[in-house]
Amino acid sequence: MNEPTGGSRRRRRPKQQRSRATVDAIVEAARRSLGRYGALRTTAEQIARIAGVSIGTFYQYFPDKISVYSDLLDHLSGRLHRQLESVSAPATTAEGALSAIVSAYLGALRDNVAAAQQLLGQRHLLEPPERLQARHKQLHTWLVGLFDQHLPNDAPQNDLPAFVLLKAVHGVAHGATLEKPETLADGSLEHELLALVRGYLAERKKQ
Amino acid sequence: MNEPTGGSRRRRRPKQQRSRATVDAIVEAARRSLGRYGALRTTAEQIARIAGVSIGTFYQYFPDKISVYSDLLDHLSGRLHRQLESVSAPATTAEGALSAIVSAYLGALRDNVAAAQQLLGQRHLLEPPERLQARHKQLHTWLVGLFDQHLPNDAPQNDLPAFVLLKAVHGVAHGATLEKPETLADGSLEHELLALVRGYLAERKKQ
Amino acid sequence: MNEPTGGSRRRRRPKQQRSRATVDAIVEAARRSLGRYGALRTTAEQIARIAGVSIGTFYQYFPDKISVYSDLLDHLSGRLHRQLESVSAPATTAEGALSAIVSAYLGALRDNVAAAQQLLGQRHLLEPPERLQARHKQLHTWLVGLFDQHLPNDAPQNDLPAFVLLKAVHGVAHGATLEKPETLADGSLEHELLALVRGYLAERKKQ
Amino acid sequence: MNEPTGGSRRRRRPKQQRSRATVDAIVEAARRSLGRYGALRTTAEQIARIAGVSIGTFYQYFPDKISVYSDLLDHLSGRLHRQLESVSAPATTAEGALSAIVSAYLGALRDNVAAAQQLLGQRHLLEPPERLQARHKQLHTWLVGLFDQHLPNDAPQNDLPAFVLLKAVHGVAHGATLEKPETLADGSLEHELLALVRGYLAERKKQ
DNA sequence: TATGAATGAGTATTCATTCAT
DNA sequence: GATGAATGAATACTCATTCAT
Repeated sequence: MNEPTGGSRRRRRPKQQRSRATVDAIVEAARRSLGRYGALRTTAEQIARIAGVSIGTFYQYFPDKISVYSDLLDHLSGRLHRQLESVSAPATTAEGALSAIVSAYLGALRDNVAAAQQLLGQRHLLEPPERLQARHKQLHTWLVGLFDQHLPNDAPQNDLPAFVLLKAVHGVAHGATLEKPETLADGSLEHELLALVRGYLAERKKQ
Repeated sequence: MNEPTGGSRRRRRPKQQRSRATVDAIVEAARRSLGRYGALRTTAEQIARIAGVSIGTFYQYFPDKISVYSDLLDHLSGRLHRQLESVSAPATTAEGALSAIVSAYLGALRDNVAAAQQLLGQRHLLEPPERLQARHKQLHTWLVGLFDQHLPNDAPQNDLPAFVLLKAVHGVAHGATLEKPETLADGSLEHELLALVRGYLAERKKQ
Repeated sequence: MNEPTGGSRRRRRPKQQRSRATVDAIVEAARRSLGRYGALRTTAEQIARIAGVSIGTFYQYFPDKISVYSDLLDHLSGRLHRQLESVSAPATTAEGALSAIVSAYLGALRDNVAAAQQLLGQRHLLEPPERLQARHKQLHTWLVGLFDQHLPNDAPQNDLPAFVLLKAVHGVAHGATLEKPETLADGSLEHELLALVRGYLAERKKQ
Repeated sequence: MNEPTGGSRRRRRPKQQRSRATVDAIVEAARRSLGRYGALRTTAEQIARIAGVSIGTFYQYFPDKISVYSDLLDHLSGRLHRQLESVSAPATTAEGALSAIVSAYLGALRDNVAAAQQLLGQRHLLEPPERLQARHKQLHTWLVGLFDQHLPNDAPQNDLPAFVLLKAVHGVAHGATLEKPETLADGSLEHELLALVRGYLAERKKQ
């Protein structure tokens, strides 16, 4: 769950159970602080305090504040990715595949949007998060393939459609988490998103 | 264009022509700096330097750094809103109305998304931007009305659909501005967005 | 009333009625601001605003902020001095002379203690206010003379007694202005002060 | 000696021996700087430098510059109060009691008047120093009691006389510390002050 | 190892003063 | 002359990071 990443420069490699727990606590504290107070108000002290450790311990495990963000970003995207992976496998129809992926996406999102948005806002500071990039690309490629396979285009130009679909789902999911979280829980959002996806697919087939 | 807003707490009311221009320059500089360097890297000095004024002048017109962000947010949303207003008027078909609004939205967005995203990331610091909220609500209401009028529902429950459509367009537009800005210029994005909107509308009509 | 002083470095010499009024207004504004807000909160802008002039005008008449304080100090001490002068002349008994001077002193003090204290607090910044020094010395000398004349000492050492009397009256008067201003008005303070002075004098005569 | 006070808003509660010493050093440095350079010339940096700590350490223990003044004021008045308390106990004659208290007062004052005056000048900024007020009131009450007991008045109105005596001693002591510090050391000031007090007492007895 | 005291570069902010209009 | 916009050195204050205990 917290394997050392390329993006983060962890100072020491935790081997004992104790240390692993500390690292997790710090990353989790960063997530909460970012979500609650925003990036400008999130200080290293703040994170350490929420995590229940001293500032000294904080720097025993992370070389600097940014690297906690890197870890967090990786942590969040990893969670999402694992959910999506379980879908990628066998998909008879495009609708079925998209339906499954929308469902998985919403499931993975739940309580992490606030922190995720803050992280996105810090992208000026975060080193190019390779692994995250890779995952996005993977998902995108998968979507393009799906479109290529199911849309009757001669010269398929499905790069942009896949992008649009991704961002649309993204945007709706983020917005809902912030402004209509109840629709995430009662399934109504998922219902609408499927309509959005189905409609777009149908529209693309016409062309 | 820069009339004093509810959200901003201007320190001095500019009386001469000169100072009006100064205030505009500072807000514009804040927009650029936020877009280029991000919120954490944007200092008051930085903004003042880009605006070509001294730090003293900066604080002559703004009580603190945050208040420039308030002004900027209001400025940007005002610009967008004006574009959208010109559409709201006569709309024969739902498709026509939506097409016009998508087009207007993309037009207004062009070079402000970067700054806008940074601002959204600071929402913890910005006072509840009433005017912005009001504008969002207005647009949402307009969309609900459009759906109520054109969809054959007996008991119309179009609050969520309107929300979904708004956020989907929002998400796609933001994503594209950041990652595929060329599609904003060559019209291909608009084409896809219209397909998305049309498809969703068709799908909703079936229910 | 506002003749140019040694201590203050006035920038231009006011000749018209208009300018004289402006200078007075600024000095008076300084007095009020010092009394109300204290030295740390009294800015040049503040003084100018209270005086009802622009900051530009302020610096048209005074080379810097300190020089207003100099003028004010001189103004206040001048008022006190003029009161005392009218007494210095013929004094049959020591009691009579002291009684008159106490009375004059209290009369001059009334509403200026607050500002005066602030000024005293700025003595690190004010250049040695020669004229003020001179006045103090004059008063002190006069007191010493009074003691020499009326006390039956062979080798009169009345420097310290004069000092003590001066400071005692000073301290009581200041304290009363701040904490018991009503006793200044109803004469009860003067009554007590006279007792203090008389008692000290009697005590000194014994030695 | 430096227990947390009502007036001060300490930022961090010192836990180790080290930090306790640091706080003391900062308060002591503030005392020196106020006395030497005055309030306007005393900066946070200045205080930190004199204390031999970094500016960061300063703000680790005090939320802002003013709060050091609060602590200092409390510190000084506490010192004075402790001196006076040791006297209050057994007093055969009024003269004896007053003599003892004058002596104690002068002893406590020695090197703190300069700083104390600066602090008094800042009373606009300092929160109402309750504890200081309480101490003044206590001393005043004690004096009134002393007068009530020793003066042959039928309807004793000793509030003002006590006030006068307090302020007179105060004024003389302050003035001497600033202008004739040698008289504090050689005992001549104490001698004169006792004459002042004795004389006033005698004068009051006549009425 | 954990702690928290200490550091100081970096930012925010003020305010005396100048100068174009 | 009067005005107030502009200036920038000086000061207040923050927070990532180090290090003694």
